[in-house]
Amino acid sequence: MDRFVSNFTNRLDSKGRVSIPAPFRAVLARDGFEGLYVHPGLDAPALDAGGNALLAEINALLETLSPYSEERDFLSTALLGTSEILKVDPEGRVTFSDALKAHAGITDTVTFVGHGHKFQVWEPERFRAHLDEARARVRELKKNLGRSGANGSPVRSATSLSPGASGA
Amino acid sequence: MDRFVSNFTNRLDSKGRVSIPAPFRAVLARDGFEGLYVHPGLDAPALDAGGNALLAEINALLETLSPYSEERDFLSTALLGTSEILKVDPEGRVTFSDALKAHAGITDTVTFVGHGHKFQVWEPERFRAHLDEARARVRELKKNLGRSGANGSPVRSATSLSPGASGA
DNA sequence: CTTGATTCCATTGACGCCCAAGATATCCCA
DNA sequence: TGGGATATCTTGGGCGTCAATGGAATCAAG
Repeated sequence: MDRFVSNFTNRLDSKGRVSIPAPFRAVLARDGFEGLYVHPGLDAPALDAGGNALLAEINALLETLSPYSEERDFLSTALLGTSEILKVDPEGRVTFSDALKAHAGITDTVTFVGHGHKFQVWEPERFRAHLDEARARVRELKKNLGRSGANGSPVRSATSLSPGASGA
Repeated sequence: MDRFVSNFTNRLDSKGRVSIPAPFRAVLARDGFEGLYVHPGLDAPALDAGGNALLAEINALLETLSPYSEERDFLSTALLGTSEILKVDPEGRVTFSDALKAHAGITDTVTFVGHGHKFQVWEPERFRAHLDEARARVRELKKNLGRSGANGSPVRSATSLSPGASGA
């Protein structure tokens, strides 16, 4: 597989090292990026991490803004300016900087969360809360999709989100 | 036969392994996906499982949202973040993670329920209850349909609720 | 020389893979 | 049509491999 999926929780050892989940390492290896590209989440207390795919997305996003524009400068500062390229040791472990750990509230345990082309790093407790909210929001979203489905096509989307036909 | 139909109940062994029903395995093999893609149902205490067909549906849904949008993040968190790609052993068995089992209330027995392009995994008792309610609702729906005329879509629901009868 | 960082090595436990057997349904043939 | 042989499927268990983790050793830099 070439996408980050699922979530894993690992512990930091006394030196602050933590193993990148093996499935994620496999994706990174396939991606061909040396090391791990990481930046603090823009709005969430989490870290965004990945390889070339993530970099490409960030660049694409910046490209959409005119050069020298204020927005682009801000975005560039927030994304590129705070990014770090972490080294991965032979066992597949990385060490997050204090700045990164502070941003995500990480202490001795972290949860890696797959997001397709990238993955996030959360403090486990915070992730649980975030997941609860995400589920609630998606349920809302699904309802709306189901309603608009009467016009003909979006019905498929609604289908994918409704486990049981009735939702009961 | 390229769709998941009917339902089967199997037992977990002492290692937590359970056989995917042979007919479902055949569909998966035809689908060409390595392993089994699984994610917790958003509303129901059940698991959604499948192969490329299910994955494609989820990806298509995500594609409709712009990167870095809040909606996409939530959707990605709820779907990709909680999905797992389970390995299927040579005998056609899988092992559900604790998180998945907890979500569906699975202990030592599971019921696989065909839903066309995907299938669900339920704790047998809960499925019975779900089926009862689904049937009741369909009866309700039929009455209203007969009265007010067709609005178009709910028919699908009826199909997915009669495992053995229709699709086979 | 001291301190921090990186690499190497060892342990533990989980997971995947192999082989085996019981049970059931299917098919063939008398 | 009945009986037996056969194939398939589910379930059970043993074993090897790999991943996560902890600690020691080596290297670099101040």
